[in-house]
Parts: sequence; C-alpha cells; structure tokens
Amino acid sequence: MQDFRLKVFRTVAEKLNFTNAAEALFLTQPAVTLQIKTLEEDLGVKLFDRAGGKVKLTEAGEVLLGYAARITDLYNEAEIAVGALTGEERGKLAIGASTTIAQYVLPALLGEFLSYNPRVELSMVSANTENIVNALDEKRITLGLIEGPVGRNDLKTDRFIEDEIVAIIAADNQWSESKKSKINLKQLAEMPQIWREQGSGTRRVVEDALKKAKLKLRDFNIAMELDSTEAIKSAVEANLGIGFVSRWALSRELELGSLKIVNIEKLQIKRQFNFVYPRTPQLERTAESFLRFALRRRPTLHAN
Amino acid sequence: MQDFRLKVFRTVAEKLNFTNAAEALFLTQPAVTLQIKTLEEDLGVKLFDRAGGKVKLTEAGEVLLGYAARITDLYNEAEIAVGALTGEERGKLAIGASTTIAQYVLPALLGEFLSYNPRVELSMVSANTENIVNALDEKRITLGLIEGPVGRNDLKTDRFIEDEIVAIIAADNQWSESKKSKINLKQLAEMPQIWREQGSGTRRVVEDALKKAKLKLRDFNIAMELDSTEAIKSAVEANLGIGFVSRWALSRELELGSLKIVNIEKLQIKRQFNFVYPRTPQLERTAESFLRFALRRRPTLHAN
DNA sequence: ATCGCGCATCAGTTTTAATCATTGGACGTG
DNA sequence: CACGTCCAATGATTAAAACTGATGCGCGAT
Repeated sequence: MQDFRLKVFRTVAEKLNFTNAAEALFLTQPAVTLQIKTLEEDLGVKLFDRAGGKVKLTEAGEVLLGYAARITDLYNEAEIAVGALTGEERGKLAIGASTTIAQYVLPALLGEFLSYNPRVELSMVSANTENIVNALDEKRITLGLIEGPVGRNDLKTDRFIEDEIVAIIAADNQWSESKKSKINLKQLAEMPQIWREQGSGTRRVVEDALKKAKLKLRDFNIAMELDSTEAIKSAVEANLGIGFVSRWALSRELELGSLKIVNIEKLQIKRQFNFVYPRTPQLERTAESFLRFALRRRPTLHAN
Repeated sequence: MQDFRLKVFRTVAEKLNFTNAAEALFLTQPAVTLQIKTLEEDLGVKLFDRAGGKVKLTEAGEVLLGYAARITDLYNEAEIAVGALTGEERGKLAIGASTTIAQYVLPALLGEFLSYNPRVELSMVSANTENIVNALDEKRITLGLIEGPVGRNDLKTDRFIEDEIVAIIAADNQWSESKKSKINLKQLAEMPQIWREQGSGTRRVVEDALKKAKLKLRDFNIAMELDSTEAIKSAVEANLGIGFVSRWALSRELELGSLKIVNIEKLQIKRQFNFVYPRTPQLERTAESFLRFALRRRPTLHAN
C-alpha cells in the first residue's frame, strides 16, 4: 500500500536519472517522465531541473522529498500496525526456493517471520524452477520462490526482489589495483573463468548475457566449473580467476574486503525472483501471511 | 495531491455508509465498494464490518483511520510548503462569480489570499453564468466561478465546492417545535413560500427539483418573491413563511439560532460551483495561483 | 560537425477504474 | 409470514488512464 507517484518521485530523486529510475521501478522511461510531469502539474512547480544533461532537484523538489519520505514512513508504519492485528499464525508452511534465495535471502527472512509467529512449523527445500513447480502441483509445498516467470496461468506470480550476477575477483588481484575497476568485454574473455556448472540457473543467465553481448563462449577460458556459490567464492579468493555470482551472496565478503566486484562495460546481468503459487483455491493462511510479510520487508541490495 | 484510495476510505469511515460516501465523492456506490475492496485485499484485512445492515469500522479499520488522517495531514502540509516557495504574486486578478459565491464564499477566501499576496490588485464582479462567460471572452475577467457546467469545450472547468439549497423557517415557527424537523412534500406545499425572483439561479434549481419530485408549481402559495438572499432570510425570520436559500448563506443565522433548517422528505437540492477559464492560452500567473490556492483550501460546509 | 546520451513527445494499445443495471441479504412492517 | 425498503455486492459494458515503442531534439563530448 503506497502512493505510486510519490514512489516514482523518490526514486528519480535518488538516482537523479529518469532512465535508471524507470529501470528500478520496472517501467519505461516515458512512463516516469509522465508521472513526474503530472505531479509537477498538480503542484504547479517544477521538481527537477533538467538543464544541461544533468537532472537535479529544484528547491521545491527538496522540500517535497522531505515530506515524501515522511509520508512513505507513515504508510509503512500503517501497514505494519494493521498487519500486527492479524492474530499470530500457527500451522505449517512449506516453501520451495531456488538455490541463491534459499541460501542467502530466505534464512534471515524466515527467522524474522518465525519470531513473530513462533507456532509456525516451517520447512524449506531448494530446487530449480521445474522441480518447484512440480512440488506445487503435488502440494508438497504451498509457496514457491523462483527465478524468472513461469508460463502457466493457473499459477500466480508476485514479483519479489531483483538479483544481479556480478563478476568478482580477489582483492589482491592485479586488476583490483587499477584505478577504476571497470574492464571491457575483451579483457574479460582473456581472464581465467570460474563458473557454476552447466544446468544451473546462474550459469544459464551468464551465458545468455554473454551471447547477447555477441561474445563467443568457446573463446572463454573456463578454468573451473564448480557446483556451489561458496566454492566459487573460495576459488576466487585464492586468486584462481574471475567468477560470476549473485550479488546477494557477497555481503560478508564485500564487508570483509576479501572480494571485489568488477564492473564490465556493456554487461549487466539481472534477473528477477518471483513468488509462485496456485491461483486457486485461496492460498493457505500461513502462506499468505508469509507472502505479505515478505513483500512488505522486501530486502534490498545495498550499494557496493 | 492525495492518495485517492485513502480519501475514499476516510469518507466511508466518516459516513459509515457506502452510498452516502459515494455521493460525497461524486462516485457511484459500486466504485466505492471496489476501492475499499482493493484496499482490504492489499492489506489482507477487512476494514469494515458490513453485517446486519450496518457498516462499522473493524479494529484494523480504526487503526488505519488514525494513520490515514496523519498521512492526509502530511500531504496537505507538503502542498502548502511547496506552494509557499512559489514567490509572492503581483499583478491584477479579476474574478467573476455567481451571486451566492460572491457574497458568502469568496470574501473570506480572497482576503486570505490577499494576506499572502498583498501586491495583488483584485477585483470581483458578481453576475450570472452567461455574463461571466461573456466577460471571460472579452477578457474583462480572467477567472470565473459559476453554477453548474458550461457547454463549451474551449473553456476548462474545475470542480470547486458543492452547495445545497435548503428550506428555512423561523426558529419560533410552529414546525420548529415538532420533535423532528422533517416534513413531507405535501406539508411543504401548504406553507407560504418566500422565493427568489424568476430568472435567478437559485429559483431555477428549486423549481427543477420540485418538478422532478412531481409537484405542480402552481399548487404552491408563493407569498413573496424577493431579489436577494438577505431579504429572504429577513422575511423568514419575521415568520412570514418558508424560504429556500443556499446553505452557505446561513452560517451566522444557524449559529445565532434565529433560523432553522427544515429537512424535506425525498427532496435534496444540490448544485455544484465550478471554476471556468479559457483552455488556452495558459492561465495568467496570478489567476492560476489563486485557483490553486482556492482548490487547496476548498471551504467545506459544516454540519447543521 | 558528428556522435552519443538522455529526457520529451506522440501514436497506439493495454490495463484500470468507472458506470449502469441488477441481484441478494437483512431488517422492519402490516 | 410474505412484502417492501434499504444498501452493499456483482456482472457487463464503457470510458479514462497508464504504459510501451518509436522517434525527436537538445546538449556535451570526441
């Protein structure tokens, strides 16, 4: 529950770039332009100064931003306060999730949910999209959390969070030293690669993105194929090459400074995690309750 | 600038009646039902208890209402804060308004506007709709304020406030004594009438409403025809009959207790006051500034 | 000068939200 | 106990708003 126009405004104010804001909001740039325009017309004031190729907040924009933040806070508080009235849940909750989420996102979230609803018995399995959908069909789980959409309209999907697959190198690697840790595609291809195994979701997304950037996969020097994200991180830390892992898997290492993200020109590998569940009959109380909770909390990736 | 769904919610919470809320919002009842339904679905909680022919707030509804009020306040504060940045206006502002508004609504509003923008030279003329439109065409005024719509699409209209024409009698009239000051149409027709003159907007609206209620105008005993609202009020105070005047014209008398509103079964005479101005070219700065100010303040009729 | 980046604009389509007409349940009345 | 009344819910249809995709256009950089 939120005022969408204010959310758009806040996003643009944060990014100071209409196109990027549009991306973050899963909209096109014209849609954002339009939203801001109507807001400006309603208020009778320009909120952004678009002169000289740079977007910046006007004075009125600054003022509104302050209020927008407070309003958003109130909305969230209201949601939580109203949600808190819904009595504590009890029962079983079985979730199926894809590997990355199951390992790096769900544990904390489930823990928090459990602290509010201690009577819930929960179980989680990790599997790929296909298996999760099967498990839903067979009612072994009541809620799935997968990568990308699922092409069946008897299943409903709710967008959850975004993921980005990034390239990482050891902090003491030669490339880390260079002033700007941005390399181009050719340089990337020359480095020894440490990838997930064929068939994993992450591997597929990486390959797709490289193909889309017109690179030939056979030109890559794949030094190691490993079947877990943790193994890849360890290998990269040992300076054995460059690896591709989910941004969600990196919080500890980035804080510690043992790994470094390498930006690659013209290459951005994003994917979307979605909840899936049967459209009918109604979702089970416990599952619905968790779904709401998760969508409310919606963890966010923090900056580098 | 406001979250419409919250406004709908607040209105229903206040009226505790979907149909009345719809009326107040210029919507149909199904539209209100739908808005509340989506809000309830988003929050996962019922906000109203519709059991037993009565609508009442649920606990969750109560909680949300508190937040909704605070959120609305913030929205208004934001609007004012942002508006305050738009530098003080100077220049001329010529407004044409229909009689009721010119006498009872505009003076206070213009006064307040002037206190914020002391350099504005303002003038007001009162006239009927036709003359106001003419004055706009001839640029003798830049902004009009009339009853009802105007059928010309080179003019833009913004809904301003609602008016109700009510029947009034002296506080010491026999009917005032009766426990419930509600009479039916037949009783109304039997009383001596004190009306505005033929050709006035108020007279027309009253006649239309009575016709719509299937009453023959010739059956009415029109004791006096007077050409001003103040004259009508005086005549009614002198207990000469029952009068019809705008609700806006009554604030002092109701507070004083010299006049009383009589509710008439199956009869409600409402009308809408609208701003009108040329669609192009752009409205003058001063006029636009006042228009925004007025729409923001939008005076409201208080209860009996 | 020309290219590239990024916001604005426009036509066309999809999605959303309103209306109109009707139904159905709860209550009060003869 | 039917019968009328009041009011919210529902379904079909229409109107309006929002979004997309393609394109334009200004500005800064090469």
